[in-house]
Amino acid sequence: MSEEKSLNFIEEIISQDLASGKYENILTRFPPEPNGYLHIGHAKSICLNFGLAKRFGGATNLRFDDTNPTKEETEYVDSIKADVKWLGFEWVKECYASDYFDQLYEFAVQLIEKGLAYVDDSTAEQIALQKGTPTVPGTGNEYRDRTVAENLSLFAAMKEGKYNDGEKVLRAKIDLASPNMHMRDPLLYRIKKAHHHRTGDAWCIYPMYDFAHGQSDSIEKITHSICTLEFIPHRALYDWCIEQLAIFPSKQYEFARLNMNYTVMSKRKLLQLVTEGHVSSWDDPRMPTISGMRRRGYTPESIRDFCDRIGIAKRENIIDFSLLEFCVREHLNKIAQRRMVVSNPVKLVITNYDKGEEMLSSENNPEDPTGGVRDVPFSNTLWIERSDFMEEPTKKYFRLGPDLMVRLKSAYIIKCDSFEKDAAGNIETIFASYFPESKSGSDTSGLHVKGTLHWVSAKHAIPVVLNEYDRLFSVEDVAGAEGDFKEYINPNSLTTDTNAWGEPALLNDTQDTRFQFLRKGYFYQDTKSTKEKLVFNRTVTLKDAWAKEQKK
RNA sequence: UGCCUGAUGGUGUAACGGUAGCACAACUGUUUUUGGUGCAGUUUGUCUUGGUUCGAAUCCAGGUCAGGCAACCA
Repeated sequence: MSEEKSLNFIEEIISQDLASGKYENILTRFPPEPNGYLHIGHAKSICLNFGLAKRFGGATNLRFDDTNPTKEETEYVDSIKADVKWLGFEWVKECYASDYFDQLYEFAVQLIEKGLAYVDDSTAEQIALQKGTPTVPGTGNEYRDRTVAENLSLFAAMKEGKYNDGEKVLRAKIDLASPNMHMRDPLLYRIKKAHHHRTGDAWCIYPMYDFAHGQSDSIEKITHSICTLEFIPHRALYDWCIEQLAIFPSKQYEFARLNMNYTVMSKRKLLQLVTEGHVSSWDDPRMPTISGMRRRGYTPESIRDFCDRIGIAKRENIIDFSLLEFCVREHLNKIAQRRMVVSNPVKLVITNYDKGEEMLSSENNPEDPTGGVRDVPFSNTLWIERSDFMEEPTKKYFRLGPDLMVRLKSAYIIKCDSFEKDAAGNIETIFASYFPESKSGSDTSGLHVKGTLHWVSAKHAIPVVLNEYDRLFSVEDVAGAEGDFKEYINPNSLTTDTNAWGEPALLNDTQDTRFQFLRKGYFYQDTKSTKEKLVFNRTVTLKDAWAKEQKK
C-alpha cells in the first residue's frame, strides 16, 4: 500500500540524495526538549522521522534538546522515552545535547578565535533595541570590537562563573543589517546559574538552541534534520555555524506542524490545564498527549495510521478531530471484544420464560471469524437501556414500545405487552413475552424485526463505571478564539456513569483488552480500574445514525 | 513599509508541461441479529490577472490573501 502512495517532498529529497550517491544511508533524529509530555503533534514528527528511516533503510536517534536547565526535568525524559516506545519505534542511539557541552564550548572558542564571536555586556533590553526592527537595520556597540584575546578570556571567565546571570552573553558576529533578524549577531551562550537535570552544577553557561541544535545534528552525522516551519528563519544560522566550524553538513528541512480543531497543542497551554486542575493530569484521557490517548484506549496503530493519512507538506493545516476518531474506530473495530453493558437501566421481565436461566453464546467479534464466542447468562429478568424504550414511539423508532417487537442480541425476539410506572411517573418495569423458536442461531420463527437491543441478566450483572469523554473544548479554533482559551473548555468533556451493569464475562478479561460495548462505543479499562471496581474509559463512540435522525 | 513560507472540494493530500485523483466529512441506496460494520453510488475544487506553449494546477511576471520572523525559549 504505502509503496503505491506518492512521495512527499521530504521523501523526494531523500530518494534523490540516495540516488545521487550523496549519502549511502540516512540518519534522522527526533529531538524533543524534555520540558513536557509528548502530544499528538509530536507523534506526527516521530512517525515522520522514524518512518523515513524505516522506509529508506536508515536509522533514527532520540535526542533530548536539554539546553535550558530551568525548564527541563528527568520526569519528562522518562515519559518521552516511554511514549516513543509505545508508539512502536526504536531509536538507534539515545543522545543528549548536554552530552555535547564540552564540544560546544570548544566550537564557541573556535568562533572567537576566527573573530566570529564576541562577548557582549549589554542587557537583554539593550540588545533587543540594538537589533533594530525588520525594516530598520540594527546598530553595533563597542563590545563588538573587542579583540580576540579579550573575548577569549571573558568567555573563559563566564564559564568559570565570575559573572552573574544576564551580565554577559556570547554573540556571533555576522551582520547587524541582515534582512533575516536571526542573523543580526544572534546570542550563542548565556549565563544561567541553574541546576541541570543531567550535568548538575558543572556548567553555568548554556548554549542557545541555535548554537546547539545544528551542531548536535552534525556531531551525530544526521543527514536530514527535519523540523517545523517556524524554524525556517533559523536555517541560515544553522548553515552558517556548520560552515564556519567546517563540520559535518547536516541539512535542515521544514514541514508544517499539526494543528487540530477542538484542542490545543502548545506545551504551555497543556501545562496550564494540568497545573490549574482543568484536567486531572498529563495523562488525563481528554488530553491530546500520547499518554492521555493511551489511557483513553487509542492504539499505537491507529495513531500511526492517522499520521500517515494527514500527510507531510509545507502548507499550514487544521486537521479535523474526526479523522483521528475515524482511524481509532477503524482499528478498534477489527480487534475489540464485543461485550454488553447497560447504563441507566430499566427492568424487563419476560413473563412467559419459565426456564429459570440458560447460557447463551455470543460472538466476540463479528469482524474476526477466529475471535470465538463467549457464554452470556440469560434469565427472565433483564436490564435494558432506558433509552431503548419509548412509551409513545415515533415513526422511525426501531426499539421497544407497547406492542413493538425487537430482538435481544444473541437471544430471542420479544414483544412488549405492558409496562408499569412508579409514583413519579417513570417507567419501572416492562413486561414482554418471548418467542422460544426465535432463539439466535436457530431461528425458525419467521419473525423479522428492525431493532436489536443489548441487555444483561439482572442477577448475573456486575456493576461498572463508565467515563464518557467528549471534546475538551467546545470551539473549533481554540487558539484563535477571543480571550483566555480556558473559557472554552467543554464543561461536559467528562461524564461519569455509575449506574451501569455489564455482563459477567468482563471479569475474565485482562486489563488491556480493547472492548466494544455493543451500540455504545469502544472502551478501555482505566489505569485505576480494579476487578473489585471496574472503570472503563470510552475511547470513542460508535457512529450513531439514530442520534443523527433525532436531530432532524 | 523589510525578509521568509505558502495558496487545489467542507477538511487534508496527490498530479513533477499532457484525462484534476485519493482519503475523511456529507448525502443516497444496499446488506446485516450492533440504527455499528461492509458494499455501491452522489455532491463539492486548481486565489486572481496577464504571459510562454499545440497544451499550464504545474513554467514566468504582477496582484490578492494567509502564516512566520525583532525570547539571555526550543
